[in-house]
Amino acid sequence: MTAPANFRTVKDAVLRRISEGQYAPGALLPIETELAREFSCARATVNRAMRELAEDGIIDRKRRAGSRVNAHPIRNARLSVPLVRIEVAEKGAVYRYRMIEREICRPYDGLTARMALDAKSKVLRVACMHYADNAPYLYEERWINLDAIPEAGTASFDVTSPNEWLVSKSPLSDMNMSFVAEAASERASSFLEVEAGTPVIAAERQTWLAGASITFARLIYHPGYRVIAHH
Amino acid sequence: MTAPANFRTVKDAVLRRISEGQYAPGALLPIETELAREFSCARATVNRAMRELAEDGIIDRKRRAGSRVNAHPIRNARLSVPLVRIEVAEKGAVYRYRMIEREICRPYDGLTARMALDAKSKVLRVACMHYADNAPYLYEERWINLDAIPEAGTASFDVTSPNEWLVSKSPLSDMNMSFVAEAASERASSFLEVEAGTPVIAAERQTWLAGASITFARLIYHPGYRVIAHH
DNA sequence: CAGTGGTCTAGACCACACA
DNA sequence: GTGTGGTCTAGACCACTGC
Repeated sequence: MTAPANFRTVKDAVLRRISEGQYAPGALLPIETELAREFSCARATVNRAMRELAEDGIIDRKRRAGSRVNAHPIRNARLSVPLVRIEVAEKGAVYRYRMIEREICRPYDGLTARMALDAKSKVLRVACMHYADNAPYLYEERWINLDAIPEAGTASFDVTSPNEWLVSKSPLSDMNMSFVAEAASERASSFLEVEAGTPVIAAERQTWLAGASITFARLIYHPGYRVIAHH
Repeated sequence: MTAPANFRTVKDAVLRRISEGQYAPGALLPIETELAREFSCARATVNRAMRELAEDGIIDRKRRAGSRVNAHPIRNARLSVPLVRIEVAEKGAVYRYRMIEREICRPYDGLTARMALDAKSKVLRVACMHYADNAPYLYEERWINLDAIPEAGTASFDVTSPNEWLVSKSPLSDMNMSFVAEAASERASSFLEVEAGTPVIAAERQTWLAGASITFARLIYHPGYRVIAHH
């Protein structure tokens, strides 16, 4: 403890005390100035340590009320969501992309509600495949809101996947994402080269920009694909 | 811009410039002191803004080399992993837990490698069910390393689920987690009250404390369960 | 009202990576 | 060497909230 106390020292020390039971779940932690005195450092240093603990879901902080050890540790795992091309490359495989279908059409029934579209809106539907070492990796079906991104209507998506095109167009956007298990449809299974009905993971991703829904995608992964979360 | 510039102002401004293309993917951003001058704030303020952008995966920072807009935006989504009891309660349903089976045994073949156990180690195997409003929610099969947590050998797990018991025992631990789609086994499907072979999501969670493997769990969710990530 | 965390400042020194 | 980010400090003021 005689070593110079940086924010990581403080964070680790508090973590250790929590894991050893010295600070029990639900317990009130010392206030920042007290910890600063104990560790002989500035309050800002303690503040950063505690802020990170709060971000990690370990403690809960409230003004006036102080910091408490989270009684129900909601673990915040991280899910990294790279471009499929990068994801495949990171596995050391050769990536290949193939456009299957592209059409401008009206949104189907459920889509208008999901993407908050008019029934009169036009959307671009793109179906495509991603391969890793020539093995089917992912079948993608995507709808793009042409009211929000009219330029998409003229992009061919022959060479560049809609996802890559979209991130280059608007690199930042809100996203929500969910995963569900389902039986592979006739269509998806034929592209993934598996038997229809095989259990697969379907990822649904919806992207928003400034409150407007940009795109909705269903990604059907090849059986055996793992979604991996860290932390 | 005459408003007092706090770190959020700076962060949002840089975000806006990235999304508007003023700072293109791969481009070098101004150095901290320059941004501090532009926004009339301290460098520490800029630093916090930029640090958060880096944590969010938006930019990439290197000493001496400066900060660059990430060319391949790896979106970091967050996955909140609460206790099943809390997860069910948050959905407004009544939670119920039922212990099914509990035995002390030797690790099966794959488990020794996965948990880095001796073949002579003893593990506690617990099978249990979680219900939401009396509907099957999750079938759990778990192995606990008794060399690491010998007290688990005397816990009954009749009332408290192994997960809750473990987090109260050691609230902090490293975890890794993955999700895969599979056909429900005869056993899992009978507890989940679905037809065998139904596609389900299986979550595999492994927990480590100080380098030692504490527990490994396979959580088989009821069909239709969604893993939801935010960001 | 008073105590807690939230943030900003101005300055300083250090670590690292590239020239 | 030199320029960049990484961090710490001591002090200050503010915002929220429970008493």
